[in-house]
Order: sequence, then C-alpha cells, then structure tokens
Amino acid sequence: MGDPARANMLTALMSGKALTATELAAEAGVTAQTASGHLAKLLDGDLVLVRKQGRHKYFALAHADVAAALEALMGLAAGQLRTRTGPKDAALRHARVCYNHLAGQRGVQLYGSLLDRGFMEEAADGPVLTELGQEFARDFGIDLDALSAARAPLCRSCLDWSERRTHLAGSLGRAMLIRMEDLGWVRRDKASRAVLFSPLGTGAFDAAFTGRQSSI
Amino acid sequence: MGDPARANMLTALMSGKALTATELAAEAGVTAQTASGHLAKLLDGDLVLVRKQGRHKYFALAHADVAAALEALMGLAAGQLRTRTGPKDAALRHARVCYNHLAGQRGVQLYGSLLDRGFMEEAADGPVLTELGQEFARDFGIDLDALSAARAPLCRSCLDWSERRTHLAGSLGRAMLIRMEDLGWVRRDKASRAVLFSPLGTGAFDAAFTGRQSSI
DNA sequence: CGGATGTTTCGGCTACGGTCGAACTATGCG
DNA sequence: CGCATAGTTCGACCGTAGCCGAAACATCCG
Repeated sequence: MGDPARANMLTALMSGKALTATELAAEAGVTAQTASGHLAKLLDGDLVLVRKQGRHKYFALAHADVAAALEALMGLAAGQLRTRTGPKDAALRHARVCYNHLAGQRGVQLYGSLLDRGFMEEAADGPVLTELGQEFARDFGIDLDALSAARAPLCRSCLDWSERRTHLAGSLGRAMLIRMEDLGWVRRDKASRAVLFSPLGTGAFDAAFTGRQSSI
Repeated sequence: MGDPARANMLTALMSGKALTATELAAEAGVTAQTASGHLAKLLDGDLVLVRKQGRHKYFALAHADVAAALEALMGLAAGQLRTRTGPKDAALRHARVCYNHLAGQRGVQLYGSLLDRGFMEEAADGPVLTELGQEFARDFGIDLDALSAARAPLCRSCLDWSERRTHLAGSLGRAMLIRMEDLGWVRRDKASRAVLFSPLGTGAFDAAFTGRQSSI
C-alpha cells in the first residue's frame, strides 16, 4: 500500500468511481502488465474489489475502511510530500498524456493558470468554465459547442500522480491537447506517453498559460 | 511505515509508553544500528518524537493521528497476517531473548500454556498468576516471594514480533528463562539473541508447557 | 581519567520487489 | 471467423532499501 504505484491507484479510486485496469495503469504511470501485478496484490489484500463487465474489469475500493485508512495516511503524509514521486523518466514527469489529456508539470501549470486567470472555477462537482474562460477557449481554437453537445463532461479534474496536484481532464482537456498538437506546440512520443514540447511550443505555452507558475 | 521492522516498533509504541532505541531494536528483532536508521526515518517523517534523557533516547508516537492511522491499518491487515513476519534467522523465530525473557514460538507456547492450564489469567492491566499458577511457579523453582517483593511487575505481556501474539514478560518471564538455563534446558547464543534448546530441554519444555500448542 | 553502555555513522553485501518486453488468453466487434 | 482491444503470465533486469560488522561519538559512572 505504500508503494507509489499502488498508492496512486488507490488515491485515484478514492473518488468512489470504479476504474478499469488500463485507466489505473495510466493513473499510476506504469504499463498495463505492471498495473496488473499491483492490482492482483491489492485484490489479494482485499483492499479493492473487482467487477468484470464485458472485457473490462472495473476496480473499486473494497470497503469504506480502506478509504478511511487512506485518509488517515494522507493526513500524516500532508506537508512532507516525497520529492521522488514516481518511477520512470523525467520527461514523463514534465509532460505526458494522461488517458487523453495533458498531465505532468505542464498539466498542472495549465490547470493553475486557468484558475488564476479566472477562466475556470472549482465547483463542488468539479471545475467549470467561466464566461471569460469560454471566450478564451474559443479564441484558442476549441469548438466548444461540439464539446458541449456530447454527453461527456466538459471539465474534469484529475489527480496528477507525479505532481500530486490536479490537472485538467474531461473533453476540454482532451480537445486542448489535440489543439496544441495541431498548433505544432507539442507532439506525442508514441513509445512512452511523453509529450514533447517544440521550442516554439515551450514559449507559446508559457505565454498563454502564465499565472501560477510551477512553484518548485 | 509498511516495513516490518518499523511496523513492529510502532506497534510496540502503541502502548503509549516511551521506549529507548535499544528496546525498540529488540522489539523489532533487529540490531541497534539498523534500529537507529529506522528511527531516524520515523523521526524524519514526524511519526515519532524523541526525548533525550541522559544517555537514553526515549521514543514515543508523535501524535494521536499516528496511532489512529496504525489502528486503521491494523484493521485492514487483520486476518491476513503475513506469513513471512520478520527478517533474520529461523532460529530467532523459534526461540530468542526478548529483552530478558523468552520470545518466539516457544515464548507464545509458554504463554498460551499458562493460560490454558489456568495458571494465569488476563486481567485488564495485564496477566496475573492464579493461585494454581503460583503453586506451579514455586514447583518449577521460582522464588516468587523475592520477585513479589521487588517493585517490577511480576507478569507483563509482550507482543511477539515474529509470531504476532503475546508472550510472557515481566520479572516472572525473566526468572523463568533463567531457571530454564539453570535446568540445562536452554542456553543463549550470545552472538545472536537466539535461545537454543538442548535435546533434553525440548522434551521437558513440551511436557511442562503443553496445552495450546503452536497452532500453525 | 579509563571503562562500560547507549546511539549513530559508514561501508559493503544481499535480496526482494518493481519494472518492462514479449508472448499468451479472453472478450467483443464487424 | 479474423481483428482489435483488455487483461494476464512469464522471464529477466535492475535499483533500492534493509541488514549487519566495525568503528566512531556520546554519556554516565566509578
């Protein structure tokens, strides 16, 4: 339970929602095989339970006690977040794809900037775009109407496993990553989930999403 | 916090009493050097606090939150106690000196036997010898009067780190170990804290302390 | 001032556990 | 039926963290 990968999986499950093995793998920043091993251990320890649905396996916390224990541990850990958060490459910590949106230092920078500049606000059931933010998104080249028409939530926050802070998920998060690819700011390294910034993209991103800079 | 040695130290501290580094080392079944390293980590993580008193260092849990988290974790761990409990030698798990009394499989066998045969009862503030038990102890060759005269508690229970069950501590526990040495049943391996049973001692011990056999 | 005891630091050894690539099974979809 | 996707198993690699012996430092005690 203290292992970084497992801890990240469990915190991801703290939302109460059931997640598939691959989602948890992405959340923990490990490959599917590794995640499978971890999930087997968590199952063995009765920390999570699984529901097989079609070809997916949905995992959830086994009991409220598990959540309580996690809460207690997080309380103890508060303040002294370990610096060496996860395994893997430094590039992954800098910027990577989380499911389909931007994660890592760049991801939390984006999220923080949107909040600081009044483009987004955190409501009870997740972040929402302000009117200012909607305008900004359109200017940025996002087809908000198309996104809103779909049933998927526009904004979602997602806990960043390497930074331990939230970044932007949801269909908007996905759309913004795609848009940045189109603009030539970034490209995905197919092999490693890393997101590589072009020289141009680095400057443009910083200019567009200043505000709460990475405070490290 | 998940490391066996540290977990054992923390559970030992759950009593609320402050213990010295060497006591904690014995409780965890590691040497003083190793314990020192663990304690430094626990201090670094603010899980314990230390009070220097003369040449001793007394450690205690830093906060009730730590105890709460431990409780929560123990609840989760209940039932599925890991089989491979501690490091070190198999001989140590079989029988060893815990501070000054007998611990390991033999230690919990002794404790269980005393309970099962009505020689000892578990009261709120620790185990107490029954009248039958007092008679037994005298027959065994223990000078109960001398022990009772001293201010140290006669019986104490002590959590066994390898068996995760209680064994007998206190001045009686100490006296019984000494007596068994005198009888030639056991001898202490000075180097390793292990307690080695002679062929004679093995049989005699089993005969004297049947009852609740090790149920593994 | 030695000598004994408690605690820490250092160095090196070892083993366990996390990680991934590759290959395998299972499920759904066209 | 194949093909794609989700998940697992196997094997091998590697890093790290635990462990201890030896030796240093600290404190008390006679």
